[in-house]
Amino acid sequence: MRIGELAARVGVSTRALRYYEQQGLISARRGVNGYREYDEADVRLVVEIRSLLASGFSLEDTRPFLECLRAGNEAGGSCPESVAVYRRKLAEVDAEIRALIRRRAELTEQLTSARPGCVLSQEERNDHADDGELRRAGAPRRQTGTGRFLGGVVPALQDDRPDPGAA
Amino acid sequence: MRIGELAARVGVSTRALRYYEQQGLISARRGVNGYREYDEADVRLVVEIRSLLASGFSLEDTRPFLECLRAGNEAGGSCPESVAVYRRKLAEVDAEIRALIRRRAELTEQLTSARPGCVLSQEERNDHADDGELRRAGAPRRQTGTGRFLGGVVPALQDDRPDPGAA
DNA sequence: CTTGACTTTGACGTCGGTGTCAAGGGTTAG
DNA sequence: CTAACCCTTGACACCGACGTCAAAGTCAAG
Repeated sequence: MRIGELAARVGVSTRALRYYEQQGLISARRGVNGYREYDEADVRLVVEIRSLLASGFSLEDTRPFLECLRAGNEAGGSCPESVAVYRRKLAEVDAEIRALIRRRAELTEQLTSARPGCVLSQEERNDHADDGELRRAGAPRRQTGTGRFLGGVVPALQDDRPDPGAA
Repeated sequence: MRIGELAARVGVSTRALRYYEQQGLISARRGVNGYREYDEADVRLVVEIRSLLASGFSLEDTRPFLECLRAGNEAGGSCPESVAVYRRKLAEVDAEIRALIRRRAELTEQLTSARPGCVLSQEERNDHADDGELRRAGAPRRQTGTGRFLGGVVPALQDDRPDPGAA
């Protein structure tokens, strides 16, 4: 199929497809007229790209997933390089969440000091006490395993196990 | 004082100061030689800008705070327009947090399906069950007021009270 | 007078993932 | 043949908050 059909099938612009190729993420054979020619494997690759982008990954992040698919794997995330990207992204998301929670606390603090009276709505009033709620969320004691959510400093990649299968 | 001194005092580049002026956020008298002249009130304004930027506000968001200061208020956030910005930002931050928590859940899900074995670290393993932990965080019953954190759909600006003092 | 530090305006670059336009060539139905 | 699409490459626009460079003016010290 040509670029227009691929774009229509995946739901992406032709501009995006050419950009992906320019970034070295996908490639295309060329017909005698110079037109790009794609097959079903390319559909799979582009679907993978869009799926990962929708999950917040950058285009660069998708690279190991695509290589993983090209290597014959059914899932792009089943290779150790992909898992490493998953882990890094997870740590990034955790860091963002913590930063936002701190910002939220700042905001409510500013808001209450700006408004001496009781003006905050129920949701706004919740300042979750320095994300302490998150750490002890749903568990009377810490260290129950599933109740920690975000660790104090989010090690996430620095646990005792030697991380089997990293690049 | 001139632009270099103001920049040094607040800890900002002269480029930034000219940009703020270009955006209509601050203004400066001009000396006979065309140089910008600032006073202490300008220092206060720029400090306010930097403070708000550091809190995640956009430059445009700082406008009502600066007007509030120029109107003679001690705090830039004490005017109703500023409070409205606070509230909007708070709602945005809440939305971002919820989006990130959803993304986090997606990530751990992908990670576990990619890795059939037990590879997740303690922090990674926590999927906080569709942010249910957040809703009931720290409270045995809901409706206790301080325990809700993020509402289901974050109304935040649509409570029963008629919001006294909005623009 | 010269040097050097400061100032002015103006304009381009950054980053990511495209949208959009331009100018041209290919292909197909009528 | 022509209209109407499809395709090609190339290049500018965008967003936000500036960084950086250029060319030129100002001013104080030596």
